[in-house]
Amino acid sequence: MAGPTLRDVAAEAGVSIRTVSNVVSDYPYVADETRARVQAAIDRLGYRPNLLARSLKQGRSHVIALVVPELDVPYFAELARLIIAEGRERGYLVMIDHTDGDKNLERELILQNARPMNFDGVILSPLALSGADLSERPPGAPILLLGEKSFDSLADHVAIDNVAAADEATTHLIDIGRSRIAAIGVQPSGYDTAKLRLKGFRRAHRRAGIPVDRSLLMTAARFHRTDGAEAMRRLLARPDRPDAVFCFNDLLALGALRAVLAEGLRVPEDVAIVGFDDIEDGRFSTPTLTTIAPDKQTIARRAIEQILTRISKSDDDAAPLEIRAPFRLAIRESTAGGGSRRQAGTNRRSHP
Amino acid sequence: MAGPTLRDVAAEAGVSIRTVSNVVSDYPYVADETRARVQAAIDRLGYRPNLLARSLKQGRSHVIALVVPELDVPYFAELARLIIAEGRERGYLVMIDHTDGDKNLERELILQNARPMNFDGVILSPLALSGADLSERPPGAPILLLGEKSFDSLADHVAIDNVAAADEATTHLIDIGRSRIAAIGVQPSGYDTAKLRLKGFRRAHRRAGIPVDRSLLMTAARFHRTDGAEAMRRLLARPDRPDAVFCFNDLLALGALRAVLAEGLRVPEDVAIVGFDDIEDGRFSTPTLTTIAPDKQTIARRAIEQILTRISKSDDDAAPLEIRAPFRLAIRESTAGGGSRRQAGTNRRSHP
DNA sequence: CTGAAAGCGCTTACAG
DNA sequence: CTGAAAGCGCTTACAG
Repeated sequence: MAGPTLRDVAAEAGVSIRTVSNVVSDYPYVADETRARVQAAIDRLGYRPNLLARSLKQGRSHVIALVVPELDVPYFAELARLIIAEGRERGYLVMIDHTDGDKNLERELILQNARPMNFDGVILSPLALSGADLSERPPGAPILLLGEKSFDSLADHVAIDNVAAADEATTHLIDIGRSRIAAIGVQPSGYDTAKLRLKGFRRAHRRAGIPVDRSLLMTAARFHRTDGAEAMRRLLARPDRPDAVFCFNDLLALGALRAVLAEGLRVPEDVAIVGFDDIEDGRFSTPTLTTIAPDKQTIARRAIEQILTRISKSDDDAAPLEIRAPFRLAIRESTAGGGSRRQAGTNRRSHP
Repeated sequence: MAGPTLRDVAAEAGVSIRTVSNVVSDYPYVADETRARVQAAIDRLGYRPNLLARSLKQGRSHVIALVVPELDVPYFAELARLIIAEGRERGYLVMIDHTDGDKNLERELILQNARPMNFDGVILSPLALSGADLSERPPGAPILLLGEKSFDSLADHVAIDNVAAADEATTHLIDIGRSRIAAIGVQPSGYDTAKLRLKGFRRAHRRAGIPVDRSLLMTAARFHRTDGAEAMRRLLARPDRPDAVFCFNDLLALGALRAVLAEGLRVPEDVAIVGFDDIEDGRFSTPTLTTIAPDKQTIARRAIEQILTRISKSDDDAAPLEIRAPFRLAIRESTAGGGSRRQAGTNRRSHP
């Protein structure tokens, strides 16, 4: 069960454990002859270092935790993959946990994960974490938040400009001539991301001089396809149905798309649809989905970089960083009236 | 940075660290008065145990590693979520890594993850691991394989009966009157899962007395939507195009679906499509996707149960277990000719 | 019911 | 360039 230890290798090679440790950790000042003898002993015994012991001694686990609402929501799965890859490049492993959209569990995980040395840091995509929850958190591993939140200056933070993105998405719908635009994904409370996207939606209307019809603002219990389909069905049941809809994420949009087509209507001719997240599904739906594409690669890289900086400097005092990642509007068939059905071409417009 | 230790709490409460440890780990024989005093000290100091130290001492990390080819492939994301949940119920955390479809990386991760005490166990969804690779693996944490593999009796194994499932999917296509059935996802070598699904495909044809047209067996570089779309386009370009296609996973099927619709053809009228995996996307595509639905919940539960058994018994000698999980055919619009477009109803047939 | 002590397997000043 | 030793923070026989 338990493999050979440093002590065993030292005995085998006839040196002290210090010397074996030096060889294992590539300490430069080891005589070639000694190194060779130790290496031979390591190979003979099949020694591999016990990382737990190393971590305990170093006070660092080389593990960061990633907590997301739902791992099987494509946006989070894609992000998780990128974060794992970025972590690996820097010698870090990623432990993943999910809250299932449960606010209490989120709070619990955050408090619990703060155990010193269990994780060196925590990257959290918060669902409804409040500033109060966060300040209650005992000191421990640094935490970094992804996406929006309603409080400032309590933790490092990486996100795109949600207001600007929602504005751009809505403006695009206005630009192609739509004027009765619905929004799906409005939240009654909490969920700062939804609030900001609604804000951008309103701002675009205001700039264009188009009033927002409040009855077209649809709430969604969650951000899944089924919620989008349900909201869309309610919209389509109205006599004055909308000619476009901005969905606060791609899953809602794909559900809405399904509902429109099931009703025998056409997208984008009857109803144009824009989503948010640029998940892969939207590039292969029929029609393909116009969406806001956050630069996930940058989000993942900056998140890992920043939390590792925080970990290595252990400068808990340094002011929390607000990091903005870029995004762009990916225009596809669900809003591109003129385009041929044959090609799933994507028109892109860069954004800082 | 470093929080209070057992020693600090002991000093604060005026007891030995043994007693504090007893309180923390809910050792029953502690005097109520003592327990209260210790608990008060714990609360006052904000003590939380260092899990690394506990793990080192106990020789168990309470962490299992999950290695999948790609975390953002919906099937793996869904499975990962279930495995995390099952692990959590049993006090285990899950570290996730992915190989990006790189066989060398897969081999590396498997060898590397074998470090004693880093993980208590490894659950691997192998891409192309050979029996030789596995036996080369140094002794360490037990390993459990998900999905198919070409070798026997080297590790515990959880999977559905792929031959039977592919047979059932193909038979369904034959039952609805199709006779020129293509297969997408055939692999030139390795990838045992694809081999078994092809075997089931052939078996269904044989039973029905329908010859398999070898030119309809399409390979796929990977199992993504784009590969399915590409294969389908090649099939549609032929004068004798197929009237049905069995895709070896849902992503291939969704890509194929997109290609058929883009060509102006109808599904299922012109081409019926069956997928494999029952990912959520297929329940919301238009038309919805008929597919083989493996019981992922059972796969996750049995995998966790078995690897924890292996870990706790440390009976490396016990013969590897072959565990079969159930599946069923979920019949949806992509093969249900008569159904109304309005309802995404799912017809289910249970299977052991 | 509780204390004093050993030890999990490593790293790292401190000497030499 | 290498050795002897302390200690990371815990758990757990061994005593009492």
